[in-house]
Amino acid sequence: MGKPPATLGDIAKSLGTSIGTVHRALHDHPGVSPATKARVLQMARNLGYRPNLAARYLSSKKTLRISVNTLQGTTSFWDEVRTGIREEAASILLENVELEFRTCPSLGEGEEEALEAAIAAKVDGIITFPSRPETLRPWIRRASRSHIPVVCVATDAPNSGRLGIVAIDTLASGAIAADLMGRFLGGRAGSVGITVFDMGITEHAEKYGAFESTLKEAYRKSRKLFEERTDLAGMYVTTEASIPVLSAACDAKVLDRLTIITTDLFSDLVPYIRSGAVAATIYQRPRAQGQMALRLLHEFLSEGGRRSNQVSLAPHLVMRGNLDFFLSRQSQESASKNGQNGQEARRLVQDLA
Amino acid sequence: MGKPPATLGDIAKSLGTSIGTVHRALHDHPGVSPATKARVLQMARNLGYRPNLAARYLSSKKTLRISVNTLQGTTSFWDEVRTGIREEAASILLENVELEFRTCPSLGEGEEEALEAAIAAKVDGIITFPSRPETLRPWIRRASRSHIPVVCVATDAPNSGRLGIVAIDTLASGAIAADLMGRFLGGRAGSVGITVFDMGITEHAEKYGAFESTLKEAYRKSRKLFEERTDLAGMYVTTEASIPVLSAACDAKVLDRLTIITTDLFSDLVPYIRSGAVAATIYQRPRAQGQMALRLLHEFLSEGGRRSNQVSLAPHLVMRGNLDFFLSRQSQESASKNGQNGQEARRLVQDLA
DNA sequence: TTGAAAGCGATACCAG
DNA sequence: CTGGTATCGCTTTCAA
Repeated sequence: MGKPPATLGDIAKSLGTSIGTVHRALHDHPGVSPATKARVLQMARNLGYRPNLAARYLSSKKTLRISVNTLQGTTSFWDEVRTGIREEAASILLENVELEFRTCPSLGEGEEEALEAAIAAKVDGIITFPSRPETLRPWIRRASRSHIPVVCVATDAPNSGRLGIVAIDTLASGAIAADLMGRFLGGRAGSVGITVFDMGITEHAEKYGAFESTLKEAYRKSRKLFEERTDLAGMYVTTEASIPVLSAACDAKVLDRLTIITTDLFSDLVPYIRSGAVAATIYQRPRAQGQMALRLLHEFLSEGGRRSNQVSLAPHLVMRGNLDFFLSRQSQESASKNGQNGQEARRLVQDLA
Repeated sequence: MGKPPATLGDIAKSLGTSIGTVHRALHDHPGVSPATKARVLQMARNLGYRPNLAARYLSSKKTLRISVNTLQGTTSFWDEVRTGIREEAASILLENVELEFRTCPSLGEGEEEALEAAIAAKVDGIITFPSRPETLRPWIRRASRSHIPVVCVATDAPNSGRLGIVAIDTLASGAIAADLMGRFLGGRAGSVGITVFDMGITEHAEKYGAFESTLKEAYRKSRKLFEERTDLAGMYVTTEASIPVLSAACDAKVLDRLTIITTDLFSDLVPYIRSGAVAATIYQRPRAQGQMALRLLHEFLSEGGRRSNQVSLAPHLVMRGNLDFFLSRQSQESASKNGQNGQEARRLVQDLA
């Protein structure tokens, strides 16, 4: 049944060599002849050697330094992601994780510099939001080449050599919105369609520079839509920018005619949900995303790495009835958040800005 | 900033005593004078001593034995709970958790005996489904008195002295069902009400003995309902027993007239969801429940215990569009499940039956 | 290029 | 009752 797992000593003994040599061989340390190194590796495999993490951490109390490169953000989304990461780091028994937050003030401001800084600081791993995958791809490659694994959150950076990706499943997300919209509108005669409003936040923000103008643009576009398409019955806002859309609907006096589904959950949205103007919002579970990202990275760095590198989470559906449930969870977490790391984050933001 | 955490040695030195004494004092081991014990405890508090778990595990490779007392079940629900527990146990870096499954063939069969057996086996902790809280309460008390922490899954056992409870938030669950039902039926004239069908699974099963008769009863009751209340527009089935209700609706020829929301996700339900007969099902996330339960217990047993003892999870909403997403997750996990522990579980079932 | 040995922090046992 | 010490598996440094 459970024979005791092989140790470095076991490998050394059965090879007639010393523990030190075995150790060096397994870790690609200099000063081992290729021949012995091969023998060690082979024997390790034979014996099914797996390092004892407790012993490892005990002897060399190296801590894993992990850089968290995310956005300051206008909603609470990224705050919650960071909270999830912090929670998960704290719940690791071997208290060997150290977080470094490199938070960019807004989309596209200093993201490359932040990644570069993380690499230069020789962190052990990086969690990042690749808001502009194309721009960031070379930096992620560079990190990988320096043996620094990178995990993406919320958005993928394909072909970048990233270790893993944690995100809400976009297909499931869209599908549930579509299903709901269909059912919500089901009975009504003459109802036409679902308008997916996606302003391509990445490119757009880049073009317009500041986030504020992005919001204005969202208002303008949707206002126009509402006035032109009088047959519109439903609206699904897939970005964080639901507020301007809601304002536009209100100003165009179509708010009570429309069935609206939004994305994410933040304080400005609350009254709309409570009043029923927003039928439902699809919550992207930022905290869970943060937790999973850290887990993924930490397991990899600890040679635990059995988990799949692509974590797809199911979104949550928030409506009037369960709104308070979700709000209370958010406030629970924000209690601890502001104390320790709020300052640190702010400092880093300044450094980067 | 980060001063090195205090060790047993630090306490011993600053007290002019030995490491062994400090250790005994902190662990309530016999053979320490009340005086020194008090001094040690005080000093430990002063220095903010926290045990180094890596060192602890390394020196005494005691493993935490955890008994998982759940049901065999007719749907996959409990299989998934157990899978979640297993996954979580495997992902613990200090590989110090050993699971013992005590699985009862069905509701009420041998549950007390299973708990008794776990206590007798002197396990370090218990995860259990208290299907009949009143009956199990004294046993949970007994466990607590033997210093065996008990975590309940899916259902609470109030006033039992249990360490914690992991479950889907029932309020949020019901609220979302109500909201959805309201929206789904919203446009239709003459739509009347939402029928919550709860057959009180616990008491019922007890009364009727076998699960099969429970299902028959569910069919009979709902069939009657459908034939009497011709104004019925919606139906929310809060138990696992949705299949007989659906059959009844079909036989009564009201299936396409009704908007049906069910609970949980299992293979027999799939065709109904796919065809749209079931508008949505509220998924209780058994895997997540299992994971959280094990986490809670393990953190407690490792003195990590910072987490709240009451974990309320948000349910997932499954509709036609995201059905495949959830199905693929289920099959992912069942791959590993059947290999190692299926046999073990079955064996234990026989022992208990 | 390799071997030997000193820790890391807690546990457990044996002597006093 | 208390002090001392070997031990766990690994990392790291110092010799050879």
